[in-house]
Amino acid sequence: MARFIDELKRTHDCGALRASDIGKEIVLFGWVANRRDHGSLVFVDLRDRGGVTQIVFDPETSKEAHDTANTLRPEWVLGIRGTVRSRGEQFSKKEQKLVSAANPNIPTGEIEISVLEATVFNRAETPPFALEDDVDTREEVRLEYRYLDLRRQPLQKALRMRHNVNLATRNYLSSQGCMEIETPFLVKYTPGGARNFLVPSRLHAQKFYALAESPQLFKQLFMVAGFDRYFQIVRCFRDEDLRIDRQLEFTQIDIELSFINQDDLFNLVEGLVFTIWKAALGLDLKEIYPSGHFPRLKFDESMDKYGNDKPDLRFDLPHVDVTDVVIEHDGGGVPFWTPIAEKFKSKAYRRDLPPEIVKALVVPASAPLSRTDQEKLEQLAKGMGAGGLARAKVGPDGAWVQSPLAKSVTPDMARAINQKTGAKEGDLILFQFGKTSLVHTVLANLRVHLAKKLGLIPEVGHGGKWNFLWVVEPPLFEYDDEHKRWAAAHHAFTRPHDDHVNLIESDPGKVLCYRYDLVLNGFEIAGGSIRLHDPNVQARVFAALGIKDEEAKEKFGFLLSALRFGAPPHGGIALGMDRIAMLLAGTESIRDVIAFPKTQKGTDLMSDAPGLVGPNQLAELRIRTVAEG
RNA sequence: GGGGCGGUAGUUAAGUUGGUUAUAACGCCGGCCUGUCACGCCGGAGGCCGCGGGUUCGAGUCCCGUCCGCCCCGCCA
Repeated sequence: MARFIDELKRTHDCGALRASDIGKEIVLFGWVANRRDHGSLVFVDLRDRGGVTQIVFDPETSKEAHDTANTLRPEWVLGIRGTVRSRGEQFSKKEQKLVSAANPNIPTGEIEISVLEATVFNRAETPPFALEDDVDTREEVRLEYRYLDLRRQPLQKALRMRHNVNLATRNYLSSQGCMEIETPFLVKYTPGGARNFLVPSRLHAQKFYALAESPQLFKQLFMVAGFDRYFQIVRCFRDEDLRIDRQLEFTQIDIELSFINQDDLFNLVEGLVFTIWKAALGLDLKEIYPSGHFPRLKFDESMDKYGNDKPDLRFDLPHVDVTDVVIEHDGGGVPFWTPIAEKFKSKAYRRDLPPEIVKALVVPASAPLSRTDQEKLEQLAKGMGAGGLARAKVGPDGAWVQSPLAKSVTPDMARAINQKTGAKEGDLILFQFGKTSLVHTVLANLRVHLAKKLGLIPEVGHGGKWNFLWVVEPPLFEYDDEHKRWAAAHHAFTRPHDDHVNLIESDPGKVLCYRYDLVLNGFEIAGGSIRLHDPNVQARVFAALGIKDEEAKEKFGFLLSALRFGAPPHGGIALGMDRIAMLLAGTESIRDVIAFPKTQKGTDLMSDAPGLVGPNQLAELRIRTVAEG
């Protein structure tokens, strides 16, 4: 029978002990975070998931324990029995006087453990990087030794917070009458939407499952089945390129409700978000949103002012559409804008579908940009596909200066643009013109970049500002320029506004729908819709999309069938757990809140996934692979 | 698919117009030290300069290719 673990049980974790525990005999287990050897006195910082406690080995207390202490190295696993005592005042050789030996930087800093007995459970190799809170090591190395990286406090905290979010979510949604039901990961592949991971079927040669990119269809079937209110904390899989906030597999809080409208759903989600923030940070969002509701912004206005549907409204810096001004002035003497003005005058131009626009972004004189800064901005714009970044400074009399545009622009147009954008003397106006989508992408990213650079974003995470926003009422259809037809902006099962249904055939671009995104500080953290449960309207939407009956059957067969058997009005939403955790943790990467994340190329540096498989396995699956080339 | 940045001891970085034995800090190893907490002091070891090819008397440095990591566009509704 072993002395430690069998006889001596752990009494506390390494973050638990305080001055009120002085005098107690305790047992701690943990890892050696640091050792300071003073020859006879040896100090060790013992760490476990609870925190760090200083333990002291004194040969006069226990010769045996002290001998053990002399052999200790970082990350060895240790068990100790000892007495809690005050650090008190000690004579400092450095300062040549009595000073307090307490360490105010750690919660256990007022006490230390005088070690009576110690055992080494396990030795450890020297870790490839120091396991400190503020790690200074390349992420590549940390990911290869993720199990060591995870031993660090920031990751321990982040994952514990995820646990708290999960727990609070289950409790809250359960209290709201929702039921967690699981849906299959192995599903039938359907084209469209995100690229799926394929899983070969051994039992059915040449056939494949797809990994579910979301439980969308199944949760709607739960509504048809009468489960009424559903939720699931569920992993989703998408074989798309990764980003700082996107992984191949990620976790959603998936919700679907029957007999509700958009407001009902918003109420539920707002309640959930408030609950999550309380559980994770102890923060009451009522301090920021006393009504209990988040503000709403119409999709069109969001695109117009911020160039995307996930604006960060912690700062202003809006885009201004000056297309009309340019048209009015026939290009205003600026040579490269003239063709745009010409296009707008042509008969082919349709106002609901502007192929090209001119937009401006004003950098206030109070935040001047150096020439180098401006050139960097232009490089950034070019990196996003822009031809360049036209810019002009407003001079004392309103004329444009310090710009190639200054020579050619008509004074009238310069004045008109100044007025429309509100640009004043000393302000810098940045322009993008061309394809709408490109102008929006470039200016939306520049807007965020500038806000960061100019320090316009308040600190988040420590009582800082949490800026929530519902983006609502987007169009149901989007015109597909490439294929010259209308396509579903989201998916074909979103319910249009009732008074827009009659526009489906005549003016599809004007049909708005009950789709919504929840945005936090410029990140989309949730998205969903009220579903289309009326088979007649459904048929008209398919017709407008040019989807034929057979195609609809092939793609959505079982859902369409189900909707004919008494589907209740229903709608739902999915919240991105990882992004929420990332924002709560105040980190900049989703990888910081996932235990074992993939690299940007989708590999796992620790396990070396994905890997090759042998010929026998492939043969069993009737799969032949082909070398690249 | 495209654009940008990076890869030099275990870690983080420096390395000049190509030129002696590739530096430093931390870490590691050995020694000393009873109040440290980024302990301190003395000594030591440690290199496929991502990989391959080329130019050159000579390459960490220049050229070509390639691999890996990061950020962005496309993609992800």
